Amino acid sequence: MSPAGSSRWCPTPEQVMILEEMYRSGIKTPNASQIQQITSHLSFYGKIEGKNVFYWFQNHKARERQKLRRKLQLQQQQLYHTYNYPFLHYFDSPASPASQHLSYYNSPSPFPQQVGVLEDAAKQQVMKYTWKLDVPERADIDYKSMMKMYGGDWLMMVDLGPSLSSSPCYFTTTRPPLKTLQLFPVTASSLKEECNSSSPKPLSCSITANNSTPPQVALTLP
Amino acid sequence: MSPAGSSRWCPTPEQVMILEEMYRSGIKTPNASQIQQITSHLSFYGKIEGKNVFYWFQNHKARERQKLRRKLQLQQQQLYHTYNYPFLHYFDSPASPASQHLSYYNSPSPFPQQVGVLEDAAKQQVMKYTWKLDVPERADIDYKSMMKMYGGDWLMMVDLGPSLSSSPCYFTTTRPPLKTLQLFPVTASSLKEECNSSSPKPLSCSITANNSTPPQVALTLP
DNA sequence: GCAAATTAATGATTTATTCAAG
DNA sequence: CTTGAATAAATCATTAATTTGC
Repeated sequence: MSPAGSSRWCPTPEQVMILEEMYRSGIKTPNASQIQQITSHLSFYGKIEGKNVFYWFQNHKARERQKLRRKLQLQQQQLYHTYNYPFLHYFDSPASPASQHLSYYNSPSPFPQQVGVLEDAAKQQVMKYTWKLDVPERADIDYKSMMKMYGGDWLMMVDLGPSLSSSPCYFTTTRPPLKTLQLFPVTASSLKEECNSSSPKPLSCSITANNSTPPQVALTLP
Repeated sequence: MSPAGSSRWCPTPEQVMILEEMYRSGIKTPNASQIQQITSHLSFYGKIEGKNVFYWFQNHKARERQKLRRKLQLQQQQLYHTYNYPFLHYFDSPASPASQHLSYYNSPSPFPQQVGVLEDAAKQQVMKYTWKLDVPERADIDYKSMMKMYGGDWLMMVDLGPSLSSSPCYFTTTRPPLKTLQLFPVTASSLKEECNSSSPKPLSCSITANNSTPPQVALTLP
């Protein structure tokens, strides 16, 4: 399905270039604001969404760490060999191991040795979670939300459509009453059936409660 | 900050009881719909939000697995000992190790041995990510969104306010134009400053580009 | 040259680990 | 010490490079 819709993001060279430059310049775990801005900017060079940027930084950071680890392992190995066989591996050992941690990519940065200075900066205070909504009439629609409690209410970001042009973002603290969910009481089996379509022994879990007594949870076989 | 707003959810005994019962009854990784319904139901017994339910199931599943692993390790250890010292550990070995995987909690379920049957159900297809938005006038507001591409548009769930009463949920595919974000061009330093407030060497990253030439990324020290 | 077959990169999920509040 | 919340590591899965045989 190459035309008109791939299953995963395929970054353009420009996008990769800019992302790498930003990473090198110190942005390791961008917050939502940064992601949003980066996304709108990169959308100029091709189809891109916020999650792509988010994932890119996640993966890039992780894989830089990985490379670093492997490099250090290798060095230790070499150290071992050098120690045990001092006349071997004399010319092909890395020149300045400690100072070239992050100079992997080929773009000639004006600050080749400054990279990684901000590595262990204060950790981002982001919290993430997800869920999947099955609207009764429309199965298998899932949503990912990004919210924060703010002054007692949930705020939420709207990012409609993959930003092909420079994408505007909207916020709201009001509720456009478009659709309501089916509410309780709901049995555990009706909840469960979305989870396991081929459950060997379907149970029915009914929960009855009122304000004064502890809730009664009853499991029954239909 | 105990009165009028704790920093983390404190589940009531009823809530825990119901959650455990649901877990036992087969709900291991509820989707958004289930989470929403569970949340609205449990909000009857106290303050609770969707993310609490989400996290609870995540942690509970992980820690059950952990317990299981440790138990199995222990058993193997015991097997080893039994094999090497056959007369020790004779009476205190577990009665029926294979059949009581998940009967840890103390609530007397009518189906004590049926638990865990649905353990390796089809994996949820949820995708999660987060970002944090800093609205210019109001620092440190972060949002968590839950979205999915659906027919070319992002759908999004709105969950306003911790559901103290049975909470209605709203969906929208339209854009209420309430607030716009600051857009590009943005320097990397302005992006970065939210990330590291005490960066030792602030860089300025300016990106210039047009449609025909490759983008120019320039880092400069202010 | 050019596809089918393999391999390497890397985008996207899931699982495990760690942090920190109470 | 328990456990809610957050982060990092491991894993899966798809796409691009590349090799290979014709």
